Amino acid sequence: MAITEYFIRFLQRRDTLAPRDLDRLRAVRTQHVSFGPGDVIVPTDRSAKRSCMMLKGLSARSHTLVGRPKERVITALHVPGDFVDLHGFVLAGLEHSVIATGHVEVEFIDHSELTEITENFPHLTRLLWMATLIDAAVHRQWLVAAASLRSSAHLAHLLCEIYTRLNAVGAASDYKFALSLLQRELADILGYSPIHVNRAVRDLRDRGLIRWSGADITILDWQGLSTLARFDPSYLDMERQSR
Amino acid sequence: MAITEYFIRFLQRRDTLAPRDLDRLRAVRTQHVSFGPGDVIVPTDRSAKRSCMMLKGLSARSHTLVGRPKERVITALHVPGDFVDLHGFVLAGLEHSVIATGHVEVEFIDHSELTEITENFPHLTRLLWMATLIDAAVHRQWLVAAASLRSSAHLAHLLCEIYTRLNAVGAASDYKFALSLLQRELADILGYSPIHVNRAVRDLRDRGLIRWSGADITILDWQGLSTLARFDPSYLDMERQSR
DNA sequence: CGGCAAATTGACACATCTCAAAGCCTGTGG
DNA sequence: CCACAGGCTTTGAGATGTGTCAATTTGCCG
Repeated sequence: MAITEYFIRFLQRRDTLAPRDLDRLRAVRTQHVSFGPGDVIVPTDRSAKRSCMMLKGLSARSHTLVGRPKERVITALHVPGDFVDLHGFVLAGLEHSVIATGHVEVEFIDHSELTEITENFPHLTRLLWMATLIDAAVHRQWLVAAASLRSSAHLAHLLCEIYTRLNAVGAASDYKFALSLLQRELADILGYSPIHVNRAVRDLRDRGLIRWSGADITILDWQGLSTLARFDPSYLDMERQSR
Repeated sequence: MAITEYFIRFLQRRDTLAPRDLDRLRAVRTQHVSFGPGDVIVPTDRSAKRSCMMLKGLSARSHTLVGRPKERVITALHVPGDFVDLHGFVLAGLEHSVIATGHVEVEFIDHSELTEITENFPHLTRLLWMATLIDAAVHRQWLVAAASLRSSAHLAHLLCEIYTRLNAVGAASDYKFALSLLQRELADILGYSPIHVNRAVRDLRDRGLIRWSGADITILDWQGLSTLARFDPSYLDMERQSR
C-alpha cells in the first residue's frame, strides 16, 4: 500500500511539495492494519521499528503514572492524516502508548524508509519535522487551555480543535463530526472526573451550543462555542509557507 | 562567537557526534545578547530570522489569550543549553513569546545556518529534530502532571524536572539550584493562583522536603520529593542511542 | 528611613471530586 | 419478541481543592 493522501494534503496545505518529494512520498510502502475500541496500536517500547499514520478513526496517546497503573492521562488525539508516532523515529522510544478509540485504520511505515528520506530529501525532512512540531504546538495549546479555562470552556476548546483538524483534512464538514470518545476518555484528556465532564457536556447542550447524541456531534453555534473557548486556530499553523 | 558547549553536551549525552558534525556545530556563528528580568527575548513573530540558545539563566515561553491580554500562561521553561525557539525555524512562526526570568544570556543563530545544516548534515539534522522532540515530551509530561497531581505534588514535579535538567548539563549539583521565578510566574506555569502557589511552597517546606529562600532552592529530601511528584525522568530521554 | 513589590496569611466563595444511586442504551439468549 | 445483564450516562449530596479579596509582613533598594 502507498502512503495516505490525507497526509499529503496535510503537507500541501502548509508548503509546496516538489515533484521529486511527492514521488518519494508516494513510493513509501506501508502496512495497513485495523483496530477496535481500546486496542493498543503502539505499545510503550524503547525500540520501535516503525511509525504509524492515521487513516480512519481517532487514536490517543495514553500515559500511565508510576505507581498508579489504573489512572490514565491522554496527552494527544490523532485524526486521519496525522503521523501519530513519527517522534518515535527520532527519540529513543515512546514514553506513552497509542490506543484506538473506536474503529481505527492505520498504515505502518518502516523507520528504514524515514532514515532514507532524511539522508536524501532535506526539504521533505523539514516537512516531517514540521509535522511533529505542530503536535508540540497542540500540546502547548492544551497546556494553555488547562491552565486558563474552566470545565465547559475547556471542553469547548477541545471540540473546536477537533472539528478544525478534521475539517482541514476533509474528514468533517457542516459543523458535524463523529467523536468516538467515552466521557471517561474525555475526562482523561481534560483532567476532570467523568462526572464533571458530564456536567460540562450538559452545560454546552443547555446553552444551545452543541447537539451530542452517541458519537455524533453537531456544533449549533460555532461563534458562541469558539468565543467561549477563546479558540484561535493559528497554533495549528495552517498557512502555506516555504520551509 | 561560537555555539555553546552546553548544547554540545546536551547532544553528546544522547548520541555520538561524528567529528564532521562536531566541526560544523563549532563553526556556527552566533550573536551573544544579555537580558534582564521580564525582557522579551523573542517576540511573537511570524517571520523570525534567527533562533536563540540559552547560555545562562532561565527563560519561559509565554502565551496570552485572545481577549485577555493580562492573563499569561507559561508553557515551557528553558535552562542553559536549550535551543529555545528552534521550532521557529520550521514552523511559520511562534504563537508565543519568549521572556527572560532573571538575568539571561543567550546566543542567536541565523536560520540560514540551520538551513545549510539540514541540507548537508542529515545526522546532525536528526539531532536538532530530537532536541525539539524532547521539548514536546516535556510538554506532554506537564500535561500529565497538570491532569493528575494536586498543587504540592505538581510544584514538586516542576522542581524535580528543573533540577534534573540543570544537573544534566552541569549547571546544578548537590541538590541546590537557583530558580529566578516569582511566585506569580510559578502560578502562570502551574495554572494556579499566586496565593495557592504560596500555600504549595509552604507545604513542601513544612514537610521538610525543600529549603527555599529568595531564588535559592535546596532539595532536602530528593527521594521524598520525587515520590510525592511521581517523578520519572525517562521522558527527558537522556540515554545515549544511535539516532 | 521610606517606599515599593513580593511573600504570606485568613476568611469566604466557587470549582471540582468522590461516593452512591438511578436511568438509558445495546447486545444477547431464551 | 421479550427479558436481562452490563456498561455508559445522568443526577444528587457532601467533602476537598482552589480562587478571590483584603490585610499584614518581609525584603530589597533608593
